[in-house]
Amino acid sequence: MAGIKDVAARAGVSVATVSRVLNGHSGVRADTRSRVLSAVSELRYRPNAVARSLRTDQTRTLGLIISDVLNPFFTELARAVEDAARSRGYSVIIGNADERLALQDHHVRTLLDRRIDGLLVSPAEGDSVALREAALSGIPMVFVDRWIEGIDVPVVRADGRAAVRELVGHLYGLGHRRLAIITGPVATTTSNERVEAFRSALREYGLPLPEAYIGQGDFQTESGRRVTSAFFGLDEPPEAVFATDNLMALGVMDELRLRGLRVPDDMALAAFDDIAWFPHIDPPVTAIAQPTPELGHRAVAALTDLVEGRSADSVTLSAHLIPRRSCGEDERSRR
Amino acid sequence: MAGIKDVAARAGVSVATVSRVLNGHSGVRADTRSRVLSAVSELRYRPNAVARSLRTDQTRTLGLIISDVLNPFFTELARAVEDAARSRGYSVIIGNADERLALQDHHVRTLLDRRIDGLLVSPAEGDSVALREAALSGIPMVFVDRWIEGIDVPVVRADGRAAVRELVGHLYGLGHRRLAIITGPVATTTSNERVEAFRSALREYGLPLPEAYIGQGDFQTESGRRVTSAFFGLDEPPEAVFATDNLMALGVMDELRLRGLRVPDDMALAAFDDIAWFPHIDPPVTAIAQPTPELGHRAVAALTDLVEGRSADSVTLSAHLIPRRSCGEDERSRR
DNA sequence: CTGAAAGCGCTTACAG
DNA sequence: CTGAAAGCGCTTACAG
Repeated sequence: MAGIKDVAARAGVSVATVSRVLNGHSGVRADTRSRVLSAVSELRYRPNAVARSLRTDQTRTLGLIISDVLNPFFTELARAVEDAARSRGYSVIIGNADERLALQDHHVRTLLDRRIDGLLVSPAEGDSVALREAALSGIPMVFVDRWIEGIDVPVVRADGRAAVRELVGHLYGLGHRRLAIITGPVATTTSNERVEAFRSALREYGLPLPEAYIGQGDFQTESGRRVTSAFFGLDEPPEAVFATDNLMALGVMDELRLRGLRVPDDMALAAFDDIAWFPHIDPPVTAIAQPTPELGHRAVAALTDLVEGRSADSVTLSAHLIPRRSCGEDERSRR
Repeated sequence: MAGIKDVAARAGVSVATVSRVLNGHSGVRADTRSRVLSAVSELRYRPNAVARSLRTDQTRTLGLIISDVLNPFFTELARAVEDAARSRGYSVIIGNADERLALQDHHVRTLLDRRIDGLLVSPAEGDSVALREAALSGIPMVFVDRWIEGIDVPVVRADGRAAVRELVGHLYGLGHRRLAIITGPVATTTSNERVEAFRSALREYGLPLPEAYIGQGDFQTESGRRVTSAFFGLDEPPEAVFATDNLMALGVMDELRLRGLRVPDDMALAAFDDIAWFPHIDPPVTAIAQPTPELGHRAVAALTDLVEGRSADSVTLSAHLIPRRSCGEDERSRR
């Protein structure tokens, strides 16, 4: 592979000059500039980004740690992040934490070793030593969707509380009184926010939220299945279940199907996060939608602000309820 | 951030010695070794991967170009690739081509600039200059799922022909005679394979495949919608449609819903690629499933073989039909 | 406007 | 068993 020396030799200039034209520095005579450019294209020269990074101490690369690639919400987020980053001249390296703290920390270390310019993270549950150290090291960092209490970096997220409250009202209006929830990992901010909003909305409606109706999940499919199974072991199973993410909603449906039961007759279902398949599910799933692409764009904007020496603030967008039929919305028409 | 010099100073040795213990070279006295290790952990030293890569000319990183991150098939593939790579000590950088040749080529160039050790790609449609040049440059490379005629590197894929043939038989057995297909981009190998298998199976059954029943799609949702709409503009719309990927099947369902029509009564539907939501769709979608995780694992095995100087062969796995209800399988029971 | 030289943080023959 | 030194491929003050 041709190096900068080959180009310099071919163009009859020094490597310094080649570097200057490649980096668009002004003050290179037009003809030497064009000689360099010809040499570059004749040799199909491409600068070695590794060498450049070592020298300039910047990689033009952002790291993105997502909780789970198999979750369409994060995949949509990743796509938006990559688009926004690319349009600003950055690449992004994605690390999939698979909701595991150890794997997440492995990725943040690997990313830092590679000297990424900034880190975007939707943290997994638990006390992340790697993330705390990263923050301490001063690398530009912003949280998306989830965050960690006590690490003081901007967070870009959607506040789902109003939508959850609206959902509870919706459920209540449909006649459901025994409402249950399936949470994410205990220490994730999004899960806590959704649980708290759910709890306080139930209180407003004078509805109880017994411990047994708080199913401990982990944002992954299997846990939705397990919790649903436990619900049916109760003397009084809930009438409606709110899964705090779409994968656990899948788990609920898997378990119901296994038991030959149906949504919403045997159990109403609503999910946090709207995905493309929901309108086609049997029955179409009532969901709370986040402005996912905007979340990604704003997160990249904040992070690149930091990377480029500007300041950045947190941003909070909002989510909204999309009623469909999985909560018994069409009871009247079906009867 | 501490550098190797700081560690050397603290341990009272040369940087060469630090490097040796870090790289596990034998022949370092036990006590100097442990002094180095203490210095490393006291300073929380982490080697600069950029500098190391420049020196060793290897990055322990694999590039993966996928056609579309929004497609659960590729997301599942990416996950398997990352797992397999990590267990072999490699990181992976994913580039999402979004089915666009230009974006794909942008990513392969960026990846090569970063001096990845090997490239895994599921190519987009069209003549990729970047990919041809990459192959010429001799970088270890393997195709997954799709490949490009004339670029001689191993390809790891599933042969879907038998399953497509089986699908046609299935459709025929269900009484469907007017069968249509929605293709991917014209020059993609997977699309061609699926179309050819479909065409030849129809011939076996003595069924025609009029031009109008070959809908030109691009593997993305919107094209499934558009083609379906065109089908309904025909004097005799097809009775059954085979979408050659899951996203276009989504498009078909979107369009049908828009028109107030139903699967399978108004149009039977089958899709290539099985995804987790299909069993819950109304009605559950008949699909052809690929051994996606294995595809990912085998692709990484082949690529790392190449990277590490061994030889690698192509591997062809197989796909299979999963009949559900979207082709009218339960007609008898419903009537 | 251009070149010679130093240096980014490592690894690795080469000596001893 | 360990160190001094060269060098990976760039960029960038510093001179001229």
